[in-house]
Amino acid sequence: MDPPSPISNKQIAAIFYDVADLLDIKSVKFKPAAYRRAAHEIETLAEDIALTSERGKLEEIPGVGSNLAGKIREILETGRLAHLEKLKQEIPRGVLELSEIGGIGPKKALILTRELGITDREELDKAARAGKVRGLPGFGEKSEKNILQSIRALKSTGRRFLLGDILPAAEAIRKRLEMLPGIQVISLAGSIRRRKETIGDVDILAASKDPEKLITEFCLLPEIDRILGRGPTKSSIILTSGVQVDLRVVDKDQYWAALVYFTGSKDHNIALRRRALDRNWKLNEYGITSLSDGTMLKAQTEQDLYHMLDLQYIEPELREDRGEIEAAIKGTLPSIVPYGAVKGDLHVHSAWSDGKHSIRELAEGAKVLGYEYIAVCDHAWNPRIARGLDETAIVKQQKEIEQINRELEGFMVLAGIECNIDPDGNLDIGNKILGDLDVVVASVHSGLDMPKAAMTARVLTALHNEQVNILGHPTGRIIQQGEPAQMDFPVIWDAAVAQAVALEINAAPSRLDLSDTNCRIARGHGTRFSIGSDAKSVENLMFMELGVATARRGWLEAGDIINTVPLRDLLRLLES
DNA sequence: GCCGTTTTCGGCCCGACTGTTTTCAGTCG
Repeated sequence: MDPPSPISNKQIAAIFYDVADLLDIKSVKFKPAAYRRAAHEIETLAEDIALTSERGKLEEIPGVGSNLAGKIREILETGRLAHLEKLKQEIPRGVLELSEIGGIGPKKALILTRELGITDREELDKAARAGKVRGLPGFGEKSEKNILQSIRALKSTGRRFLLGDILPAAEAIRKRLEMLPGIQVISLAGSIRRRKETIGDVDILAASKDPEKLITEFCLLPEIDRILGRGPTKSSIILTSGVQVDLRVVDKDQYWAALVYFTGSKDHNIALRRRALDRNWKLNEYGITSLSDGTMLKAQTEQDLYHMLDLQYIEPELREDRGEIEAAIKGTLPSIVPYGAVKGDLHVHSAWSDGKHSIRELAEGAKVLGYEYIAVCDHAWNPRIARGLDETAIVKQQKEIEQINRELEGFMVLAGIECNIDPDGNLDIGNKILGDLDVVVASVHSGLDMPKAAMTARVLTALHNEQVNILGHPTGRIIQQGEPAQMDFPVIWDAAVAQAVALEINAAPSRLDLSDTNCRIARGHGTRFSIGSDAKSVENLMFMELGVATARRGWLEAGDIINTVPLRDLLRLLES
């Protein structure tokens, strides 16, 4: 019989999340939070948890005590958790699905399944239409109507937007409102301020001397499709793009506490409040109040607020309750890479392959952004759909780059290529040609559904090619469309370190690959990173900001990223 | 189920809103 396949950190976390959801339904107090906390920690653990277990260090993981350590060992050994299977039997089928409907939580979902035998959305829709829901305890006519509305909303929307698709529009709205008279301060908040890769809706927080005027102007924005709600201090609109934007206006005195509150994440806020309570303070969206004498401290900045809790300031991108509070207590937060630290773009496409602009246009665009260099990495021969370059074209393109470099001052175009990694791990251009290039990116473009062992071997072969500098979009995922390839990631990260290959953070809005969490885990292995926009046009060079945001969310410092160094240091790095 | 610069037991974030309720449970962010 085959040995059981190794269990990943993610799989164990998923089991714990399931246990937490089911315990919630049973109204078990506090345990769900304990399971979620542990799941959270396990997900972001830099080490394979099987190793942690072998070393006998499971209980050193925050949130893991003797009980959960035992459950982790059970899963590692048997691939299952008896506790979860028992819970699944106890709880009627469909409760989880029903509780995803807005307005229905675990309690109401349980009543619906118990009393009416409903197991899915369709059945609930029918029952509500037939007026069978209103008689149940805790339900009335109004909640029946709301249920129908929520089901309809879930069908029509329910999707999230890519950060890169809505950040420019959100920032434009913020800037327009900022110009209004009476505005004291205004900021994006919520997940868009934390630069999460996908965004449900846009939150904007402002302090103004004239809230009414601000709300009025907000509701007159040209890109509005409809107004959802409009009160004296809060308004919600839907843009023609389908994005919901919420604006809240608060007093100047409350602004900084409110900004922390509305920036979230929820888990981060909970951890902050726990911290406040430990110190006999109460933290809410209005400020920090002493529990002993009721005095309220006024924060002048967000930094103030963190310092009042004896914490290092925590950047919005880190506020996910992934250990940032613990690090801020100890003063060990990384100084994450600043926006603007990047000195050049190491992955752009020109009109030679599937790009829109000439190399010269890209170089000039990059100069405007303050870069010292770009690497033109057009596709090589294989992905023919992308008009890939053969060896003759590569030599010809090099000549053009040399010419442009003679004409540009204080800027250098690096001659690069994006090779395709074929199913055997070979590249589509010979090493003789690759040796003449400054930058070689190697990426998997197809056959992403290979079995894990084969995919791992494929990428390892490419990493061992001494000409490869960068592993392009390492997991191949497309956000909300394509799952990452199955690979033995710890093995890949270690090989990248040994072969001095940088892992790319591909900054295209639908990729952001590596993801934030993968960045953090890979960094734990000692890998270095390269951020590339994968631009197909001059405008696309702006994607870099999304890549930097991902690096920041992945706890990376400037020193972890090869294209934060000046040109001559980069050239040395690429040669070694 | 975890955890300790008050604690090894007794805590575990906070406020608002909604709808169903005669004083509050459930849900949400």
